[in-house]
Amino acid sequence: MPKNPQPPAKPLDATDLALVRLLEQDGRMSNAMLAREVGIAESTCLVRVRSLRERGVVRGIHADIDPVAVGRPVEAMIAVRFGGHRRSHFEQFTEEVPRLPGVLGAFHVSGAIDYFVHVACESADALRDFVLDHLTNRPGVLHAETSLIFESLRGRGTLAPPEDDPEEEAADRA
Amino acid sequence: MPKNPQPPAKPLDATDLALVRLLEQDGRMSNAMLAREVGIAESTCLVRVRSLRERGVVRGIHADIDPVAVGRPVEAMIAVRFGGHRRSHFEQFTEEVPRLPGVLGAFHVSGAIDYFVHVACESADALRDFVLDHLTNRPGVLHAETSLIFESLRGRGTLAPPEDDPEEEAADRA
DNA sequence: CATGAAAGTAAAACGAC
DNA sequence: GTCGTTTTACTTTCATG
Repeated sequence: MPKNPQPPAKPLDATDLALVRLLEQDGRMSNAMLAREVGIAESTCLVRVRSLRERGVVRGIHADIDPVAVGRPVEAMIAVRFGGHRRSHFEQFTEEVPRLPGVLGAFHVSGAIDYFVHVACESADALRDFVLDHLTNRPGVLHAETSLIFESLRGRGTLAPPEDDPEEEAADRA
Repeated sequence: MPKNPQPPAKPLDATDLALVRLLEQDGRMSNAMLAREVGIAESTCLVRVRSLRERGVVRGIHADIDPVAVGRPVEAMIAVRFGGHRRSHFEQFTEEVPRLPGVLGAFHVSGAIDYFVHVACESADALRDFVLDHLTNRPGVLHAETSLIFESLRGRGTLAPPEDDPEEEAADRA
């Protein structure tokens, strides 16, 4: 599994961006269809997609699961505030929080709040236990404020507009 | 594209849960390997996975893209507060926010905050413009508080523990 | 780096149970 | 619902430009 946070950070060309956009929209699209869509040979497409994964541009491909369907109908966003702000506390939390049960995402942020934790639980009780056991009851944590999620929406991702390549813009002006 | 929010909400059996867990971990795992892993025929596996998608248990399969690599290095979580709380404002926002450029997710929540918006922007300037153009300058919005994201972590998803099926527990005790 | 062709695999449909 | 088989399609490697 590539953990590269893109060390050289090579800029992607238009083809790479097109592949990224397609995979972001449908991560199970076949290599053959990807190749057809972006207009390159299948073998070339395979190499490019593999490179995108190795470079860490594509960090992974995951099914988006409805939490309700798998018995975790209670979703919440929990704002966590630390006291003291010792580096070790953040580091430990950063390491452990993704592995806590039901955690969908966690965000280390600037400002009054230190962490947002997005979680899906089996019940309101389970949510309370999660907060008490894993957040409030943790060295360094001052406060955890839980917001129940009424509705969770997926955005269109990092590449909403099809592409901003010069040719297309030229065509638009014509 | 199936939009079913699981109308009958049939409970998933252990095989379905295993498939969900595997696809959540690796959405590109081949049908053949899925079948092998969960111990069913490939043709059966195909039917079950298709059913999971049709029932909306699997809402989609998407590549997880590093925003930095595609030119959106500034990530933020924006807490949005509405005034008046007119239903129409929420409905319009709910409809439009997933389509705004760079939006990765949005969460309608209970409490002092009404919405959390997770966004990836090209720059700090672009983030400011996003907030001003699409959030602050929107009918009904009272306030938007932006937290820069230092680090974004993916959780293990809805099904962290492998499975809690009786056989496995029995095996563990042996 | 990109390609086409060849060899190996996998997906999808089907009939049977 | 599940399965084994067959047909169709795809992935992947490799030699070449």
